[in-house]
Amino acid sequence: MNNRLVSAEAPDDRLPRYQQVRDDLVRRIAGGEWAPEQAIPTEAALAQTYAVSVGTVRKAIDQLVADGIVTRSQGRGTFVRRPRFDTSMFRFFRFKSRSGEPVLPVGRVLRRELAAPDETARAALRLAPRDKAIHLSRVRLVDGQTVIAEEIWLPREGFEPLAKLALPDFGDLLYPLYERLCGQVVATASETLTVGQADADIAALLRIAPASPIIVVHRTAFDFAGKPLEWRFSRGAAAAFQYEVEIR
Amino acid sequence: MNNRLVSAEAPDDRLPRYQQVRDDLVRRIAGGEWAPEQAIPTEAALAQTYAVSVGTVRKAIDQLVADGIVTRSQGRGTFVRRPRFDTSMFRFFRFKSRSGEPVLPVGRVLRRELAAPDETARAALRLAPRDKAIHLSRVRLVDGQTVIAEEIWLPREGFEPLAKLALPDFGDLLYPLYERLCGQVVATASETLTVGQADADIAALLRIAPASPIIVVHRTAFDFAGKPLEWRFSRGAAAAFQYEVEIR
DNA sequence: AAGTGGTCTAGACCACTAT
DNA sequence: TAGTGGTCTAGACCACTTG
Repeated sequence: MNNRLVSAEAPDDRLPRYQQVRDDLVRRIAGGEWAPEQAIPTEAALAQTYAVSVGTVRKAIDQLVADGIVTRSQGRGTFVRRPRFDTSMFRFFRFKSRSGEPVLPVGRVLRRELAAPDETARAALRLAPRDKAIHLSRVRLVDGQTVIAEEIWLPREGFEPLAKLALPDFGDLLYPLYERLCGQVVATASETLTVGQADADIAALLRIAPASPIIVVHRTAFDFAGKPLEWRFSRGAAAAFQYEVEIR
Repeated sequence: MNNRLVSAEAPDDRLPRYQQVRDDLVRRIAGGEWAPEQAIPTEAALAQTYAVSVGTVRKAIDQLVADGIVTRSQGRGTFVRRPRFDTSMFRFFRFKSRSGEPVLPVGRVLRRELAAPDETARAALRLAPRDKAIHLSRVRLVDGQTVIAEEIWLPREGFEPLAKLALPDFGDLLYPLYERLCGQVVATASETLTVGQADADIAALLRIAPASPIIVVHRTAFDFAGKPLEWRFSRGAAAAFQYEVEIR
């Protein structure tokens, strides 16, 4: 999974040149050589650096664009993309405020602990068998009403600053926080949707009838190099769920 | 929706050449000039036909590949892709036979009528206000047990042969039937997922408890030119539902 | 061996952005 | 005006498939 985002440590001579260039650019972006929103070198400069033609560099960058890693802007340059999927629950849920407009739910961390993750989370984060991890219990609110309940697991390594941060300071969006405080950039994520039934706790939290259907979203978030940074599962009322797909 | 698949009737001179070539190829494929699984002309031949360089043709074909309209095969040629999404419910549901392997459900048409579609179906098929349409009630079975119930609407125009076909002759897969009997090729589709509750009828059909959660999939299927060919909605037990997405 | 798509080059000119 | 990405060309050679 996410193989195309994993850069080869040893650039493979058997691969086409544009693939090697692409892989090296991914490696450099993952290594923080250019921060999100920053411009990478011009196509001409890269062509010289890698000793290939501009056309080959263009093909490499075409792939980075397709992968969502960079964006091009004619006349300005090519920029490392800052992914923003703290709003991505909107893919699945349609939340409206009382006044009717779509709205970004407020985030609130209720609890934080250092604990041993269950096997699913441990495997997703590729942790050693008895490693502990940071666990956050978080809710998302619209008009003060809980619409999503989330359980979030983070490896200790790389996320130490979060272990001390005051809970109210977590704010509404976590991924910008990861980047600002921990230097960890979420580049891609993989999600699995299933339908479950609300137990008593979740039903009370979401103010729905016990046993009514809920959507459960499991997400693993990765950095540019394909390393798992976060595992979470989110639960919301199925009544608010709607999802559209294009098939071809 | 599906704008990128709709070919301009008048090729726009302001567009890049590779876009014009792409649009014309879509138009010709939609017009049936090359059937699914057939090869389109070679890149060199197309370059001559359109009086552009091979590189420009390649860029046009790159887009058709990205759109899922053709596939390339090195050394063999470029072929019109035959979309196969009668299996696409597997995107959403995981059905296993009694023996445990994943299995393609059997299809059975229970009922057929010529009737006025409801407003949703009418709008999806872009029919005139009082047009009638072909309505099929269909179930999908695994080991003799109904796992999905489907209501399908088709425009009369283009699907006349289906109005007379004996119900058992519909077979398991409808889209190959549309192509064989009616010359209609489904190229893309757009689906919307929601969660509902089983009413008494559906609960009995699916053998689940009344009011238990069901997944409702609304689908509009389009031909290569972006014309809607079919509108359907499918209902299955939410317990069998699972869906994975990659985000970037 | 002939023909196909896949890679790569070295340039030209255009469209857009910044200054 | 200078510099960026966007389009386009005309070729070369490679890798793969088919007869």
